Amino acid sequence: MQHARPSRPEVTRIITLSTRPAFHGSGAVSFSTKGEYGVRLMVQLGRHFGTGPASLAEIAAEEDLPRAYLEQLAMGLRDAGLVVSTRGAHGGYELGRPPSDIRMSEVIRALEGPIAPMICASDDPEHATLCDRASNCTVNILWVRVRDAITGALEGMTLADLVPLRLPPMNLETPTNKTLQGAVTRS
Amino acid sequence: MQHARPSRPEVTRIITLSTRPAFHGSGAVSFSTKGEYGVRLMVQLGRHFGTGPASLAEIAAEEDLPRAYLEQLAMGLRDAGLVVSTRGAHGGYELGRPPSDIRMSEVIRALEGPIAPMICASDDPEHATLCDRASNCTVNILWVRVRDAITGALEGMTLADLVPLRLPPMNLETPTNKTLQGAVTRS
DNA sequence: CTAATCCCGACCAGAAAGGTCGGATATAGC
DNA sequence: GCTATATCCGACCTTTCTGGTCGGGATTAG
Repeated sequence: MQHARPSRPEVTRIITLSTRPAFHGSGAVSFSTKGEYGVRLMVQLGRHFGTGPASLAEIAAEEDLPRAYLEQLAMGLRDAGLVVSTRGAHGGYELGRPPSDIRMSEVIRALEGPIAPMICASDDPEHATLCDRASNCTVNILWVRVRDAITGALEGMTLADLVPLRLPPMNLETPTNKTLQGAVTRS
Repeated sequence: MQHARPSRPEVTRIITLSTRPAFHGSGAVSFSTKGEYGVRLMVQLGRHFGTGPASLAEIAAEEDLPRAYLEQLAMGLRDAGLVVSTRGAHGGYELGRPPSDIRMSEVIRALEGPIAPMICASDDPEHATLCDRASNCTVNILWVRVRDAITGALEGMTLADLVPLRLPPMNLETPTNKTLQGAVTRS
């Protein structure tokens, strides 16, 4: 995906940004870059919270992401009411609410759409279509359980849980990580 | 895409699968048809458990799925040791272990690969690549939590939970379907 | 021998992912 | 008013993956 700029100056293309992996979660149940970049965008906005709008150019530089692509994501987030935009010079985006009021489930839904591991198990009733096999389908409960597990995990975290910058450690492993319990098994 | 199955015998299917939807979970974190079809395949094998090998042609007919495609899935399941194949006439596939011994996490992994909502949060250590941003990445814990929620849900179900055929109901509209949430959230 | 069946690599069309581009519009500061 | 900085937004593009199909080979029961 190393965007061949139209010019394409012959062979001089070395490795360049080789290593942006093609698909970011390559196995089952993966998020797309929309989800990844969008969350990182939101985290940056969280760090800037209270200091007026931050421009996408700024954030793109901080996170090393393509600015033009962030625009798409930002618009989705804006339409969902999660961020507020200010146009013109010194404009940019800022969070619509404090980070602790923004559930990660909202963020993901704004970026990627309803959480639906299978079409018969969408959390958006508008969007869920009953499968024709409903009458003899015993499999559905599996997808519903997976969906509920995912939404539970996303619902249980807010942007505030992700915003803290990892400091140059005076003390590592401070328990300031509020509510996080068990579950994580940091690998 | 909606593979005009050469012989779709019945016209009696009114609305139904007019269009096999292009992607089966269209929002965030969706499984592919590999996961869907593969699980249905396994369920059928579970129903045939103990009665010798069942051919793919048979199962393809029962589940109305393309036989040639099922072959691919079956080979993955075989390589993972979940099913055993018998070649030649009257051959087919059968489960390698009783349904209650087969965790759905194994099935999904065999079909779709490691569970990795994001590349830095794969459950296959072989496959997880630390992101370059690791040092200042606070986002990782989100993906890890989601991953653990998913694996937890899949680990908690076995094939035996899906095999039972839904009987012709004595009581209609039992609250079985929609009301089984709760369940998860165990964080 | 034959029919059924798994095995398996090659191939393919279409859709989605992951962006880029260029212009329109809005605003702050000179 | 002019300019630099921004968002807004539709059009477009390339690569990758999905969701299969096809055809032949190897195996085995009858």
